[in-house]
Amino acid sequence: MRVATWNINSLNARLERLLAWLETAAPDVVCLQEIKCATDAVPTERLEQAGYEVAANGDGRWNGVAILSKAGIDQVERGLAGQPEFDGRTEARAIAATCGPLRVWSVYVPNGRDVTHDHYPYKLAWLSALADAAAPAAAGSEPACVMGDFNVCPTDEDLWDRAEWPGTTHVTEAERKALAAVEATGLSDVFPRALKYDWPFTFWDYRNLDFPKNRGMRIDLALANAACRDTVTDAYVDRNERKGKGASDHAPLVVDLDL
DNA sequence: ATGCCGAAGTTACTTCGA
Repeated sequence: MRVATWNINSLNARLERLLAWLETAAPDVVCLQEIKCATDAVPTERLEQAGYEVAANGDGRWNGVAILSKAGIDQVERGLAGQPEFDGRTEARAIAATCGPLRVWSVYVPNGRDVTHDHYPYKLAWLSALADAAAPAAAGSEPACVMGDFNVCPTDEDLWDRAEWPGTTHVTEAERKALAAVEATGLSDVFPRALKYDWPFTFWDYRNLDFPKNRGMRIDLALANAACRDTVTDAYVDRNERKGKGASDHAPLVVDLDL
């Protein structure tokens, strides 16, 4: 089966592009982030016409995650047990479902904004809650995969300028440790092929010609438990989807599994 | 060529993203 994760940066603004990509890439399961609409504003009918069942956890203007599946969607769970709040609200940043043989999470980890901002400790707490929530499935014998926009560059190689960004998020030791703690539950980073250049970035800012200049980051990840990792036959970042007018600022990460 | 930011809520400007 083919699974994918894509920060779509508005599901409704990207719908035609998404439908075209579903047709050509033909994934069985797609984890979406930043759908930027309420659950009842998800274009469910169009997605169902394309052959997918849909489970969404929407928030309105920001955030929002969803799972599309041709392999069934059962045991849907919205949010994380013990998920921290921000500004007194539990944001729509996680959804899990069982899609045929695979337990899958679609997660949108908080940005952090700035190391001095309240959003930064929120990000670290959120990753800690994710580790706790995913731990049982991660350690289990059934295939499981936590996919999404982690908003952390696992290493300096995952950032285009390969330089220190003093005081900026995404590259701090604390964030990397929090990500490592998620992986320590029994999950491994499925490292994808790049379709061009030497590193599989998944995000390029809209500004400053970052995409043409390949100033990217690798922050969208697929973390697979052992039972899932053993079935991986290929993985790549579909950077072609970052091209052209009306692209998301993220490209899809595609993982093929012998499941 | 991949091209100088884009989406959404609200209504001309603000917030957010990483």
